[in-house]
Amino acid sequence: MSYTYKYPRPAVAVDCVIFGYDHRLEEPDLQILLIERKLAPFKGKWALPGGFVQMNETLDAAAARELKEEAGIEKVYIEQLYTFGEIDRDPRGRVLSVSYVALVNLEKHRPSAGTDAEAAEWFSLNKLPPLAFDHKTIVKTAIERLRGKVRYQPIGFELLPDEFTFTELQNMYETILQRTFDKRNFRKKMDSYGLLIDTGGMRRGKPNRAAKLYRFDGKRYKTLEKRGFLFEL
Amino acid sequence: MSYTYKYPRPAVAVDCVIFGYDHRLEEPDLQILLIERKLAPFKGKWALPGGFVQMNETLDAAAARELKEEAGIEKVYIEQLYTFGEIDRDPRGRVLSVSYVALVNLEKHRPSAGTDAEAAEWFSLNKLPPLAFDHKTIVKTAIERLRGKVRYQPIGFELLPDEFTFTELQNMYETILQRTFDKRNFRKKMDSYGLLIDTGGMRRGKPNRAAKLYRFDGKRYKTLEKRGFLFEL
DNA sequence: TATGTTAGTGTAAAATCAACACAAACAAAA
DNA sequence: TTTTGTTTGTGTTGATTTTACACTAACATA
Repeated sequence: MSYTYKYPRPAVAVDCVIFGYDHRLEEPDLQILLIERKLAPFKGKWALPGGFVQMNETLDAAAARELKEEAGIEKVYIEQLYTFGEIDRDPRGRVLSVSYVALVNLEKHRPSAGTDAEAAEWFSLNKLPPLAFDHKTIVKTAIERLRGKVRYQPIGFELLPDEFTFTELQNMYETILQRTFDKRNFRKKMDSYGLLIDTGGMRRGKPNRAAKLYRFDGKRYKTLEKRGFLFEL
Repeated sequence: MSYTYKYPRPAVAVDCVIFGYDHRLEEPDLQILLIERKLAPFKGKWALPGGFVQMNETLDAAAARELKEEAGIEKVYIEQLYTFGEIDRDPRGRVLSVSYVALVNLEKHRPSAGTDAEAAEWFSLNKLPPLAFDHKTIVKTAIERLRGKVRYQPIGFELLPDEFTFTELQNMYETILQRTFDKRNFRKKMDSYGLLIDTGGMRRGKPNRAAKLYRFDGKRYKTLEKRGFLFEL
């Protein structure tokens, strides 16, 4: 196979905005996993986990690999966000960034750890440090996407454990969307979709009434979706 | 500046799904501009207009350039769609495709023409020929995006001329969404947003009652949008 | 056994949506 | 000038959906 294109090429990186959520917190908030850069440029600054795309891996695979290598996270929800291509976004040269969004529950997937020599840390969305490159823009875009999408696709469940209470579910949405819902109306609407399975289990341990545990019925959602069903919050 | 990354790099192309719409047709439909390939691979097949990203242009600029060079179209609505990165999507080697969607009205922007040696042609969405590369996938993704987005963002107006009638507006939405609307309810809802300006002009010429001409109030939409207003069809 | 806290539940008023028909206006033809 | 054919433009009513709102049940701990 003769390489047809000998022009200079931009390098291509993938960068991941990993949203973490902990339903166990008193006042839960969205968090983002960042990595402290040990090398120039932006040495000492925080950046999104990411790296260059290899020739023998798809973009999705590259994102999954970076997620694992840099954040120690596997098998979570991940989707492509946007490709950033400003000419001078990387001082080392022309580098495109294909960005991804991942959603992880902080109970299931351990609170960071951070692999290799890199220091990884979770930051509250409203307490982000200054970021390297154009990563602030990427994060902003990611939040907008999350806020938009969570309302008409049931991706929010990815932020919760497999079994969760109604209150935990509602808190998650309130946290993301920055608004409150009426408890009864919220339950009524969720119930009406028939996408929650009562597991029979109860969330005990706190000195108050125990709460029923539910599970999201992903299979049922997929069949409904094909029939034109619209999830909407 | 020393180039830090010497690894082999994927090539990066931009490809444009250009949706065309002609409100003057009896039975309007969505169309897509395709270009017949004169060279291998996929010689003789139809493909999306596109080309490689240059080192000194942003992705958006590359898309705009291809739109102009290959389709003779300028100054239209365009937005990034998705980046396709399957390893073998191009038989010549590793090529990523950053895809874009453009919306053009076929009265304002002449019906193709086609520049250079390339043959450009508009195809009805439901009569597409076999496409080169993974362009069928790209087109499918583009349609889904258009159908999804048109319902909660007023981008449909980009497919119409500056001044249009209520019926033309309704037909456009019916064409895209593949459904009908009740005339009175449609007008009521549109009216309620206050985004249409009565230009005072009338669409005459046909042997029936003349129709009022309206203009979309983009400025007003932007201010409303900032206040949290949601367009929704 | 008492206390503090969260879980779980129904109803009524308001707002929105969906269905539906006819007169007014125009160009062309008679 | 009148008639004809076709599209524009407009309100109301019933059905559905959304919103607002308060109290008892259940649990762990003291």
